[in-house]
Amino acid sequence: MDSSELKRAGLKATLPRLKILEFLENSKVRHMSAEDVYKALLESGEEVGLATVYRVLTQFEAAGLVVRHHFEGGQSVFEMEHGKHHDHILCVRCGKVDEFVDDIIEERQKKIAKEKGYTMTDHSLYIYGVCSVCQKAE
Amino acid sequence: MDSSELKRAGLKATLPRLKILEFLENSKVRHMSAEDVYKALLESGEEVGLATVYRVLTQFEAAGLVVRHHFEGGQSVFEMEHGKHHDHILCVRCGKVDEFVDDIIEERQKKIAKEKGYTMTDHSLYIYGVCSVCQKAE
DNA sequence: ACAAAAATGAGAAGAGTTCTCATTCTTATT
DNA sequence: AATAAGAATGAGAACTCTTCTCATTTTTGT
Ligand SMILES: [Mn+2]
Ligand SMILES: [Mn+2]
Ligand SMILES: [Zn+2]
Ligand SMILES: [Zn+2]
Repeated sequence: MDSSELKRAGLKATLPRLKILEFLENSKVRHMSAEDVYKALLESGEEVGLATVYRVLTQFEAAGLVVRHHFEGGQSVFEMEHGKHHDHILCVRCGKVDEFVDDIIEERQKKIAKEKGYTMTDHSLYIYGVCSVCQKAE
Repeated sequence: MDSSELKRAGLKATLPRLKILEFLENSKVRHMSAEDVYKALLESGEEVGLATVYRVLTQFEAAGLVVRHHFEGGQSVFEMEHGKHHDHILCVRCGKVDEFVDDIIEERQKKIAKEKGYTMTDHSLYIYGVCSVCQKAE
């Protein structure tokens, strides 16, 4: 277990935090709700309270280790931060999530904010649709 | 009270629906949560149950009379549909909401969806920032 | 006016998330 | 390695937003 990442983030290297961080790093699924993380840990025999999962994910977010998204449908979804900002396109049938970056959109957003007199702090863009697999399945 | 709009939407012209529709049409605030609508009606002496407000707004949405948005911060927000699609820029300090349309962004989104193999059904774009008033207020 | 069908509203219930606080763990210090 | 002080944990309560249930009321076609 590598606690340096937590230390660097100013967080004590507790067992729950290490388990959650390790899980997020090794999971092949990139976008997960708190509940997803909680259940996955349970299934792999790791006991971490749900409240702790929520708390730790929020701390990770504050520390810049993970990013939180608000996909349609209630739950917050988290993913490991990996430097490059990106937006998301989601399948409304199967829940698949793809990522993209579009510099033209990014630029336009800044322009719009400026035009409207805002200092932009953040933005969120989600495209919803039916993925190629689900289109065929129909 | 003009019940024709409801009839056209395939909804019976009930008193609660008329009151809610009239309120939405005459309100100077364009973006309101169910709770906002409920409270405003109460204050103007109109008795409509909160469950009914939620139900009716959802029906209005299905009928295309209103559009629902998911601004950051939990509650759904509704606004009267007025034909032109638009996106939103919000002040994180005072909650001000501005609207904008950007054809380049709209086009780019379609392009991205196509590239990723998706049939786009919808999209949501929110820009967050500090409005000019709040910037001065520091 | 009447009956049948639909809508309402009060409160219960549900989903997701945060809070409380007694217990346990971490870390710095002996 | 033992200790002490502070921080973190976790079980369950609580909270917020929203939907559901169902007895009662309203609407609408005849
Ligand atoms: Mn992502
Ligand atoms: Mn709007
Ligand atoms: Zn799909
Ligand atoms: Zn402002």
